Amino acid sequence: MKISESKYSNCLYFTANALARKVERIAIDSWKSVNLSPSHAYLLMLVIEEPGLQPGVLSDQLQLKPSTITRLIEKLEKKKLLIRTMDGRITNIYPTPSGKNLLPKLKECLKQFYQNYVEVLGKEESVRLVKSMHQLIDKLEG
Amino acid sequence: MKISESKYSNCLYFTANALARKVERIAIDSWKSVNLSPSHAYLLMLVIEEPGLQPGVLSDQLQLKPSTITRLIEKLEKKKLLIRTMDGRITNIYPTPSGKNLLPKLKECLKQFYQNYVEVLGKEESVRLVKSMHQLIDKLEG
DNA sequence: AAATTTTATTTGTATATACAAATAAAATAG
DNA sequence: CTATTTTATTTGTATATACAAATAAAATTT
Repeated sequence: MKISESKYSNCLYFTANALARKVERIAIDSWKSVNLSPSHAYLLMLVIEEPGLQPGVLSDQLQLKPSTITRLIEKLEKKKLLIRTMDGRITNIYPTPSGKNLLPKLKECLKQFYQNYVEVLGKEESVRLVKSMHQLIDKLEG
Repeated sequence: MKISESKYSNCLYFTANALARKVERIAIDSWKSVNLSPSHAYLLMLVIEEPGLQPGVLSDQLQLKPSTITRLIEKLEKKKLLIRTMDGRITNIYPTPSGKNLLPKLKECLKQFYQNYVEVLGKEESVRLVKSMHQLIDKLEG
């Protein structure tokens, strides 16, 4: 069934969630080859590009709650892709060598993911849509 | 931090999820007065409006997996807002009287939720945005 | 009519996420 | 310099969702 045929399709809650789930499925596929969920992959990329990042910063960057960041880090630590150093109340996150080595593959996955939807939407339409979603987010911010 | 300042803000995965979470938070607030999560509320409204609906139809209507629908129904059954009758492999869902009685309140919550964002976006902009998200979903459908 | 396939639903398990409380360090106020 | 408040992070617990397997009924094939 097409989403537009469903009864509450005119509702933003409904539509935003349906879109997120659909995009998530595509993203999960795109990162399957490195055995990471999209959020884990994004977190790892951020840490590789800026080693030492603190959970609080990651929380801002990924727009996820601190507790969620902790959980993501725990998993990546178990996979030996990054390590935590704790000094006082500050935690710093660093990629391990094997984490760092993953970077090219991660970028490849990201590229693939982009292609997935840019192919269907066209580049300009994609950019436009993402931007108008940002505007919506920022407006709802209040 | 505004989403547009974050590093992967140009990414659809990231943006679609951030939007969904933000909208979800607003929706949760809107339905707090009836003590239901948004998905539970939508499911209940559908069943009140069309008593006897089957899980499979609900799954289509709400764009959620059958197993998720079962879980939502279980919870609403515990709250005595609906009941299941099972006949062969077919299950029918009916609202209980107290479920039915909730309808006006549910509609009030829905209205409140709409107002929340229509206020900020304007009516036309809201409709336009939801529509363009649909188009995106349908295009990604392939 | 028996065997097979398809369909509808549920169950067991796993995931990502968040909230609230706990911890502990740092900053500030008295 | 002690007491209080603020800040950064983690932990315990709860939620919504999905996947894969299980179940069982119905439909189809042979």
